[in-house]
Amino acid sequence: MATRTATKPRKQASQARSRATVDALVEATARILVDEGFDKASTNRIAERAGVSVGSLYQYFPSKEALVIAVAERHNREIMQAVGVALDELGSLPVEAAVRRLIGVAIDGHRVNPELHRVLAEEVPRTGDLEGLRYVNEDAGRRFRQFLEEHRDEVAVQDLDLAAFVCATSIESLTHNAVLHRPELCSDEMAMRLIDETSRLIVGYLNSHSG
Amino acid sequence: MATRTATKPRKQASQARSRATVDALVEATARILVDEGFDKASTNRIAERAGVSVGSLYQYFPSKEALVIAVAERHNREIMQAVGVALDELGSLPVEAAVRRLIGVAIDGHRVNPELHRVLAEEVPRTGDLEGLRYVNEDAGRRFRQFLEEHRDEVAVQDLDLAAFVCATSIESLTHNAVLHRPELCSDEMAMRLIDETSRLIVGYLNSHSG
Amino acid sequence: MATRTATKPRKQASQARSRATVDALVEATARILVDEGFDKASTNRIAERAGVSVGSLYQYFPSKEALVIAVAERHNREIMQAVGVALDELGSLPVEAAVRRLIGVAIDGHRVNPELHRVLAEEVPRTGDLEGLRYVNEDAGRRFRQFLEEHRDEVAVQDLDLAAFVCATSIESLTHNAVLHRPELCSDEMAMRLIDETSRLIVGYLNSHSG
Amino acid sequence: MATRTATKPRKQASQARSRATVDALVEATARILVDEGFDKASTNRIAERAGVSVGSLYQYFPSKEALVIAVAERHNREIMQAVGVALDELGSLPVEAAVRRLIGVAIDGHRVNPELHRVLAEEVPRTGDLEGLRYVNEDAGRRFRQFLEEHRDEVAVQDLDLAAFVCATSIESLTHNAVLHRPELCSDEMAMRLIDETSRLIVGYLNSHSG
DNA sequence: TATGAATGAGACTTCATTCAT
DNA sequence: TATGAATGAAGTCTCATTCAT
Repeated sequence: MATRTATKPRKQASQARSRATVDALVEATARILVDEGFDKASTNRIAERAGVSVGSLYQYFPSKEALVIAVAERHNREIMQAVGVALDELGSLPVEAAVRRLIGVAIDGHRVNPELHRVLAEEVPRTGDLEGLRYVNEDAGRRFRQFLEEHRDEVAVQDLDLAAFVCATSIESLTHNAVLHRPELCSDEMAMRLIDETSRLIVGYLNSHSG
Repeated sequence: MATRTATKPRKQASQARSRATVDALVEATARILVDEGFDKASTNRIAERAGVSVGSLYQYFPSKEALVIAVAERHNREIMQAVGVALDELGSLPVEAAVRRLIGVAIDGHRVNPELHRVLAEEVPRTGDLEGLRYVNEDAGRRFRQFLEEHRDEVAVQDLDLAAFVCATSIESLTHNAVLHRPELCSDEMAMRLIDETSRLIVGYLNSHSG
Repeated sequence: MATRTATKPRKQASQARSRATVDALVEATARILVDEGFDKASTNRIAERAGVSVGSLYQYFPSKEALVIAVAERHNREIMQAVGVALDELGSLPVEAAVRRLIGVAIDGHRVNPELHRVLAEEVPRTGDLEGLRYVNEDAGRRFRQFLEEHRDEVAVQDLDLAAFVCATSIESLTHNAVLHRPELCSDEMAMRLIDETSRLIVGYLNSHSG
Repeated sequence: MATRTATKPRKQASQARSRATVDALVEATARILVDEGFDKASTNRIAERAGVSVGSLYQYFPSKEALVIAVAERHNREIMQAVGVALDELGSLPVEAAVRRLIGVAIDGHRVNPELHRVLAEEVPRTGDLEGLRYVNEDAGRRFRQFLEEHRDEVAVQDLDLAAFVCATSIESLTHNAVLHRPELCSDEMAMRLIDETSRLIVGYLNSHSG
């Protein structure tokens, strides 16, 4: 694992005061990322914006990276909160409905905090301790993979792994790009059409004969 | 537009000597990006590796960003060189063949210098003057959009803009992720299957009735 | 004397509880000095290791220096405890025996806690309040000076002050360097030879005619 | 060798300007060590006192430690310059004269820059990269060891290694303590007596029968 | 009295950029 | 024009010490 700076929170912050400080720090980091960009997110600036001293920052986070990771994790949690139920119900739906649901989930997920999502996805360099930062979607991807398995005889594709990769990647990229770079696709009407199109794309694929 | 550092090469470098220096600098930057990552790409290091003084570096590039942009542009040119002809022939092909061709182009493009592509995509922070750094694909996207127009009656989709977005985005993300993060999909055999799947995905979509 | 942080324990620690805390702190400091070095001996770390809060630490010791001084004093006391009797008997011995005894005392003293001795001697910077930190030997030196006085007619030297300085300094440095930097001189056999040599050195000197 | 910060100068400083900067930095470090102590020798302060920017400091020295080492080496060179000839002539002298010469050398060496010597010996913690910092005397010690070998039949001692250790250590500690902590011993007259005493100590020892 | 969260000066170091030669 | 020495703002992080609870 090589010597790399630790990235896990330093204390459990059991007491109320600590908890507040930790929250303020994570919140300040998120805000700065969104308002001023990754470059400006220095530890001093973060502490300042959190209304806390740098010392306190380092009491709870061993490095700047740790803070960004905490922000990403909080963001993921928020997405899951917004979308978890819909994801849980996936299994009980017929294929087409499930696909639509999945697309809806992807869009909703991206809408939780699009600007933060963008910074996390595009500004934060995947370097050092931040190397592992990936979209949350992995979870959704896994679930869809499992869904395919359970519905194997309702779809025409053979290689479920490959199919899951194709579907998950497409859905993710389409919603991601639509939300972040095609604001015109985000009116309610266009969103509906985007869902239609994407769902046609995916369902068509799943039903196509592989040979 | 605020005051931002210039990012265009400072002079035309008409003379052979200058040209050589500029090339050496761009090459050195690319090499360092690939070999050691964006973090280690300091201007001093770049100049050193180019066998040139920092002073000279700033004679030709007004900032570090300008260098990275030059690298990205050179990378794009190289991709276009490798792939341009195939793209030019798009119009003359029937839909399915054109789609396969496009996918092939995308894969070949990513293979020109995958590691540089990765660094450019993941390590370089999209900040300040580097904000605009985007994948080349825009060009390919445009061409495909045009292709659809020309073959409008061979496809079932209605909204060509939307369709082009869906296709281009999907193809790009699938090849990008495959090449960069799924090495197992890059064996010759798997690559072939990836092409098959992607092409089924796209062709199926283009042929599907919108309602 | 300028304003310098106080370095004496803050209270008498009369109560058993306090006493225990103070002891725990001094012990923790000594342990950390030995196990991890002066650099790692931060007050927070010391308090933690003592199972006490930093706040409590500052209740009993006004500064970090005060703690280190307390450790040094405790170390000195321990040395004296181990060696005091031997020192007390000095006066009743004939010169050569007294010298050998003194050398033995020096070696034993250094052996009480050689690693702590080393850290105190080499790692602790003699700065600020720690400026005065010196070897214990001053006491031994004084006693030897007194011994010479009492045995003035058994020795050939004239200037007793000078002679005491020469003897004490030599004995101290020889044992110090042997114990700390010449582990090969510390086997039982070599230790014996070291004592022999040192004693020849000193006795020879004391018996030599000054002119 | 573990990962430790480099401690060797970063550039050769071939050009005159560089040379001047390097000298200024070493000189400033020495001055600060003497005037304000090791604690105050921060890189910023050193740079400031050298009339140079921190950046320049780090252009030539990779760390604070490297600077202190450079100072120590310069100090050693200066001592050697002051004392080298006298040391070279050691071999050609009879034992007693050689010993006196050696003591003289030790005193002169300590007088080159006593205050710097003191700081180097007492304030600088032997930690991390500074661990290896030792008195110059090793060289003198080696030479004396060799001298004993060449004059083996003029001395009564058997174990030359042990004898060299005893002599070198005693001479070093006596002069060191006299010069640094016994100013009263440094008047010309007392210095002479110190030399007499020390020389009686050493010569007596070398001539004493080991059994 | 004990706790431990909070403080903040200050240490070290890097690196894009400038400028005298 | 080329060089490379010099700059210094800014960033990360530590730790002795204080103070509200």
